[in-house]
Amino acid sequence: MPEKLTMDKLSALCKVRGYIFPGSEIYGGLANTWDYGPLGVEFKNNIKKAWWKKFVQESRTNVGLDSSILMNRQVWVASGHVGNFNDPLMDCRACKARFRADQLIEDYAARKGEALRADGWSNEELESYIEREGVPCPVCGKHDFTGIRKFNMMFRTHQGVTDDSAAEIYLRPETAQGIFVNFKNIVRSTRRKLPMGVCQVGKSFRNEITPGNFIFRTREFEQMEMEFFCRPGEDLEWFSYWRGFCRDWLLSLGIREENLRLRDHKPEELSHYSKATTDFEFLFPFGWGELWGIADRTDFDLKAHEATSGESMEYIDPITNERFVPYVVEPSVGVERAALAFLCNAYEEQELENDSRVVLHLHPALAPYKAAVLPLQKNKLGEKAQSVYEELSRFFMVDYDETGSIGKRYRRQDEIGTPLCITVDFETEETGSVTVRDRDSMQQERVQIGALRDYIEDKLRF
RNA sequence: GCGGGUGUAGCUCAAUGGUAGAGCUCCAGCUUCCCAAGCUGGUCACGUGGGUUCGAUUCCCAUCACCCGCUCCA
Repeated sequence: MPEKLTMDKLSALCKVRGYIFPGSEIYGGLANTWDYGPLGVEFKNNIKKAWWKKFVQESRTNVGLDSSILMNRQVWVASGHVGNFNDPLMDCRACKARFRADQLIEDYAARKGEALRADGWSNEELESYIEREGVPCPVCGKHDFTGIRKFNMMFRTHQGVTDDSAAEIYLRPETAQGIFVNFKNIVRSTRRKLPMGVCQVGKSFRNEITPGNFIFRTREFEQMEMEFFCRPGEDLEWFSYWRGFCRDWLLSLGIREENLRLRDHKPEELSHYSKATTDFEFLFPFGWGELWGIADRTDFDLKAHEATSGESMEYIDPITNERFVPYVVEPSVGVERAALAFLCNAYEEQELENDSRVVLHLHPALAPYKAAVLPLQKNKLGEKAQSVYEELSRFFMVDYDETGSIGKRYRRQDEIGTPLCITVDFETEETGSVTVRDRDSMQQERVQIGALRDYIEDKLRF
């Protein structure tokens, strides 16, 4: 029986093979930072490429963007992140449990049979309510809370060399706002009509209170986001279209259906900008976790920027001359989370007679190396094998390995997810063909060297 | 941030108040060649910083990191 995958095993494999290293390791590390090694960077790039291919390259409606991480402070005032993207936390001194003050109040009120919304309250309002009502700790029942401490999740830094607070700016907590503030530029420069999607891949930063689970939640992460602009009233239709599109993308790259589920947010879960949200959840070794969030952001963001900046965000339909602020559907997925999901999904531990081996069944489009070139015998076949390697490396990431037995080299490649092993053997000189061994089927077939490029290319389709 | 646990080669584990061994991995040579062969040799570690001590990897303190529980939502 194959043993169950744990995060420990996965992070160990990732470290040993050069997928993912703990950050700043020689200085004792830095919490929850991870560095992508020689294989990891290929893998991650392949995920981004695969996303870009479906969402931009093959799309008639969508275009790309790469906006700046540093943005004018007002962007985050408009988006609501300065006001809303923080949690009023308080601790129970007696039992050390931590709560969100607004939730504490709402739960307390609910138990008394009152429906109370406290999420817009100021700290003073929250604290005085808790004092006045003597709200007890839900865990231990005592009433002994610390004051509220606000944790704004945005990273702050200073622009310019002086530390004065006028120059304080934020690292973006999401890439989406870069798209919204460029909306008019993009419409004008591309002459696009709605509906139109703008896609972006880039880093975001959030000071999470509790990061963890390997690369699942980190403070620095990379997002692949699309903002899809459409007519008001057509948003729900597009919402369900993109939900299906995202699902197909995952399945086409090998995510197994039993590892995926879609969950619609209940009204009270919705974030401040959203009218409807569906989470794609993946069954990670630690349980179901959110992978992809698709939100109907309505015209919240464009309207907010209109109000804060004073610039009109209206779209003018060139045919009907209608003017309106578009609605927006946003599928947003974390690159690292996608990477983790693909790794977990691909991981297989095979029990053999006396030992076990690990095979990563990554889709060839995502695998760091598309093929490994292996001379069956180093001294006599090495030169020929190297020429095969050099030719293929003009088109693909390929590995070359001549150390150890051929079986051992197959296993190494299986463990890092290389889909094809190309063995240069004693027939190669005479027939011009090589043995190609498939990682998943373990089948071997002979392929002419000249046909290898097409052969590999064919495997990369998704 | 709070409570509990952990910290010796890349991995799994030893030993020791007098600066550390093994197995696997890795590298080199010989040999073999289509699914982890063999032989020989080799590289690599006491998380970090203090303190106690003639001397600390070992004892003490701090710090950092990791794992498990309270929060988040890509």
